[in-house]
Amino acid sequence: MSYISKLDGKEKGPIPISQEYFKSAFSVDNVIFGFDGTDLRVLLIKRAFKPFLGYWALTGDLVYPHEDLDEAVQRVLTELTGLKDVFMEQVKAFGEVDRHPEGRVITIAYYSLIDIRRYTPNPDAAFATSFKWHKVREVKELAFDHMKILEACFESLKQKVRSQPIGFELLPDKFTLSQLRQLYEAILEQPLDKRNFRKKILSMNLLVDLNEMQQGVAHRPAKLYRFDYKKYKELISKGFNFDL
Amino acid sequence: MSYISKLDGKEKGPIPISQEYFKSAFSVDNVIFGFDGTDLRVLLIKRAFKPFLGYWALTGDLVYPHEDLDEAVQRVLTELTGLKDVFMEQVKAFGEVDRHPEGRVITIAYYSLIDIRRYTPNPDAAFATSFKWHKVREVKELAFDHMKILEACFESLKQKVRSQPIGFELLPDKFTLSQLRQLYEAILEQPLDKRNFRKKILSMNLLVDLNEMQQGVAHRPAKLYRFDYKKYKELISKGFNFDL
DNA sequence: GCAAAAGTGTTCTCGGTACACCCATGC
DNA sequence: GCATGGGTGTACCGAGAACACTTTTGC
Repeated sequence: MSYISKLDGKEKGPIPISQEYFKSAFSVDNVIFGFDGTDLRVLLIKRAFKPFLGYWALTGDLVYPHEDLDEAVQRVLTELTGLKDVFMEQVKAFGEVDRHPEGRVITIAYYSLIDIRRYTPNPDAAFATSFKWHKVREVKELAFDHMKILEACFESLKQKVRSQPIGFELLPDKFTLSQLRQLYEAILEQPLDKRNFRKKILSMNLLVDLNEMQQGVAHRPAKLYRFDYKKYKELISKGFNFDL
Repeated sequence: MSYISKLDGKEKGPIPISQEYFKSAFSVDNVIFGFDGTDLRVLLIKRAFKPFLGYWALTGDLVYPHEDLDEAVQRVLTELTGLKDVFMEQVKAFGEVDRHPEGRVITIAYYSLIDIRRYTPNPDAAFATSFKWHKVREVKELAFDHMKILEACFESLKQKVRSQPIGFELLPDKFTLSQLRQLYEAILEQPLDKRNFRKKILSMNLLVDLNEMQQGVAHRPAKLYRFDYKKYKELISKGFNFDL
């Protein structure tokens, strides 16, 4: 319990906080998920520097001294994609002593959900040689312990998407029920019955029928819906639980 | 994305990691839960030092430079209670810039579950003037942002206890079904039907009937059970899901 | 007209919930 | 013998799962 005595040690005499405690740093890493209509994808950067030069890695950065954790994640994301006010969720801290070859760096892992069509890569980003949306299940090797982080975030997303209406963050504002179902199938990695899925999601009364149709598809066009966030907030305040 | 360029900046010339990044530290805080047979309780310490002198606080410490996060939590817990191999679960990082008045300290919050009867306070612990098991719902004001941490951990426990058999960590090895039900009622903060609870928990076939009886109670004595961890591991490998 | 995906109802099963009385013990 | 909590069974209801055919469009 030396934390307390060292940080607050005035009563016990001048015991300065050991310098050693500050040869360490903390970072955030963010798993950026997108959905291409068929597969769940993750945005990775190819590292332009050592260590792990040429490896694919998650986006992340050290946390600035006067910056909250969420702010740091948002900053990195905006720098990379230009997007603001993106959905993000903190998942877990990774703090193994040797996880970073150059020093003690504890990282706080987040994931973000973005509409893949809104993403435009930032040509000024100099820290990587390239970006790419990888299919989540095809990612094999990543820099640092990023593979572990990716797995933890994917698992967390799988859980969360059943009990919170966060999947919509991955879709355009207007979407069809088939797109929504395919999204859930991709995240949950299991097929879902078309009729049962429609029945269940519509019975929540959280989708607004926009009276618009899909255009230019070589089959019967589908109705377009949007998710009613306002109504969702009303319902949860009355004890409603989203559940799929 | 200066993290990468600064930490790995050799290609870009000698850009040392700014000293500022290391005027910060990380700690762990641990919400220690126990169950007294009726109420869920949390072990708090009364601070013997500034800041927040005299305030109740969670147990915690700075993380040593060559220590993993889980190790730090275990170390603090063992120092305080003498217990080893205690169940613990990481919940969330708290990193607001001003959460600690003396510097930038990011803390990783954990909770632990212990059998309250096995707890014996460590008389050598000098960092606090006293310890006490507080009823979770009666805790009002804590040092730092510990109230927020307690709430997040309690919420996390509530969720987790339904889908993982972790409640047993709070009970003695041998317990009655009523004790188990009262534990769930305390954590979930709702009454549970006696018959339905028994039916459901017994139908999982995870409790071993020890053919022993409660002793010395002024009513019909109850059967004693223990939880079969070995069988649980077998079942989950076959796709079983604990659910209460 | 053919390929491709949209849209639509019913049946069955199983798990959740509600509910009341007798039993064994200590004092 | 009385107070206290232990232990037991059934009936009802609603949600989830399984399942096949017609419709609308582009080419």
